[in-house]
Amino acid sequence: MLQPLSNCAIIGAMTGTPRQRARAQAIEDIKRIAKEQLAREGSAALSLRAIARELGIVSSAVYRYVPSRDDLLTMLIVDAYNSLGDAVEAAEGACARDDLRGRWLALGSTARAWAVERPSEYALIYGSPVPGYQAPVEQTGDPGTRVSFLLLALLVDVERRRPPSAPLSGPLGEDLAALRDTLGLEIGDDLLARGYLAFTAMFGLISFEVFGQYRGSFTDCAAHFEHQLGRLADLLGI
Amino acid sequence: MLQPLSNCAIIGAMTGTPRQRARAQAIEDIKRIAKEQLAREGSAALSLRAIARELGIVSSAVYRYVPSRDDLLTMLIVDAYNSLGDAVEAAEGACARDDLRGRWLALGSTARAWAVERPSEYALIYGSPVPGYQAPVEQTGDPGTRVSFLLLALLVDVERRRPPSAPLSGPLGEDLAALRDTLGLEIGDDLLARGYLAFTAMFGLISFEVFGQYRGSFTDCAAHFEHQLGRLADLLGI
DNA sequence: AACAAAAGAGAGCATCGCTCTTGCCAGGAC
DNA sequence: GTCCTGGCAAGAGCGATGCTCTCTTTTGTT
Repeated sequence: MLQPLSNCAIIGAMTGTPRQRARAQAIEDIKRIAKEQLAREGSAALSLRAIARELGIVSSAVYRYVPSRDDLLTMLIVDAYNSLGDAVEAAEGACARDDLRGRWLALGSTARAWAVERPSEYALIYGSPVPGYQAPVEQTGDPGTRVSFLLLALLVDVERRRPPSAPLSGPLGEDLAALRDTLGLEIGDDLLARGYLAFTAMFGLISFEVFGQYRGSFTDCAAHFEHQLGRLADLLGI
Repeated sequence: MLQPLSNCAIIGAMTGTPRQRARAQAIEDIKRIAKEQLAREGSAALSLRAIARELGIVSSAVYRYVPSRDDLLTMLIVDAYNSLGDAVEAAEGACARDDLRGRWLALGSTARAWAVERPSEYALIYGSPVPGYQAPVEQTGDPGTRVSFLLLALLVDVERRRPPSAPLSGPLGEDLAALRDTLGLEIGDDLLARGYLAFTAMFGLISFEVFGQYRGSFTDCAAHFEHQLGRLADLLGI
C-alpha cells in the first residue's frame, strides 16, 4: 500500500535552512497561483508570466524555482493525483473492511465530489492529455495508481468471498493473467474484468459530468451518479 | 432522425461561382492542414500561422477564410462530430433492425475504431474542453447528439420487447421523466438509466484507451473493449 | 565584516493571435 | 472588349507567450 506523500512539501517547508524554507514556500506559492489560474483559464492558458505578475516578480525569476512550464504542469498533475488519492483513501479507509459495497460507494462518491469541486485539476489527470505534453510516467507513476490500487485491494477482498471463477480464454484472458502476475494479486478473470469495467464506467460518469457532455440532462447529477454507482456495485456482486 | 450533413462542404465546393468554389476549397485545405497539425501537436498547439506557412501564404491571409482560431476549432469539432456520426450511423444502419445486440455492438465497435484512428479528433469532442474555449452549443448541438440519438432509438426498440418497468422515484426519476418528455421517446426509467450507464461506460472505455489511462495494461485493447461491450449489452438485456 | 550562493531585474529572441493598411488581380457588368 | 468592384494576399505592427542570457542585489553563512 502506498504512503500518503502529498504533505511532504509542507514537511519540507518546515525543515532545513531558512533558504530551503523560503524556496519551498516560493514553490508552494507558484503552485497555488498556478492552480488558481488553471481553475480560471484552463490548462493551456497557464502562463508563467502571469504567475510572476501575480507574485510581484519578473517572469525570469520564476525560472529559479520551476524549470519550465511543462515541469510546473507535471508538479500540478502529481499534486492532483495525490490530492485525489488522499481524499479517496481517507473515505475508503473510514469504512469497515468487510463492508465491501460501502467501500465501493465511498470510493466512487469521494472521487466524484473531488472532481466536481476541482474540475480543472480533474481535467489535468483524467482529461485529454495537454497538447504537446506527455506527463512523464516516472514522475506521475506512483501517485497516479493510488485510486486503482485501492480498487484492486477491494477486489481482492471481494474475491475472497466469492467462489473461484473459470479463467477467460483468448487474448483478454492472457492480458488478465499477465496483470495478475505483475500485480501479484489473487483476483479471478471474471472479477478483474468486472472491476475494470466498473472503474472505467465510474470515471466515465465523472468525466461526462465534469466535461459537460450531459448538456444539462440531469438537474441532480449527484443522484444520477449515486444510482449508477449502485448499479456498478451490483455488477461487482457486492 | 438527423441527416448526414458532413458532406455539405463537398457539395459547396462543387457548386456556385468559381469564386465560391475556390473559397470552399481554401477552407477545406485549411481544415485539412489543421487536422494534421492537431494530430501532430495537439489542440492547444493549433496555430494559424503554422497553417499559413504550410499553405504557403502569409498568416493574415488565413483570416479571410477563418474568423479566428476558436472558430476554426469549432469547425473541426463539428466535422469530428459528423465524421463520428457518419461512421456509427452507417455501421448501425447495416444491421438488421431486430438484431438489437448486433446494433449495440456495431455502434460501440465503430465508435472505438473511429476514436483509435483519430485520437486527436476524439480528444476534441470527448476530452477535456480546450482551455479558455467553450464550444458554442448552437454550432455543435445537432451533430453532437447524433450518436446519443442512435442509442436512444435503439433503446426504444429494446423497450418494445420488454415488459414495462416501474418508474424510479426521487430526483433521478424526475430527471428521467423530464428527459422522456423533452425527447418524446417511450423509454422506461430503468432502461433509460441502464442506457445512460452503458453509453457513458462505453465512452469511458474508449477514453481510457485513447488517453492512455490503462498505461499498457492490455496488449489487445480491442479484445478488452469487445468483451466489456458484451457485458454492457447484457446490462441492457439484449 | 567579507564572501559566495541564491534571487531578482532586465533585455532579448522566437513564437503566437489578431488587426490594419496597401496594393493587386480576376470575375462580372456594360 | 473595357472598366470596376470585390475578394485576396502581403506586410507591418501590437500585445502576449516561453525561455535564455547577463547583470545586479539580496541574504545566509563563516
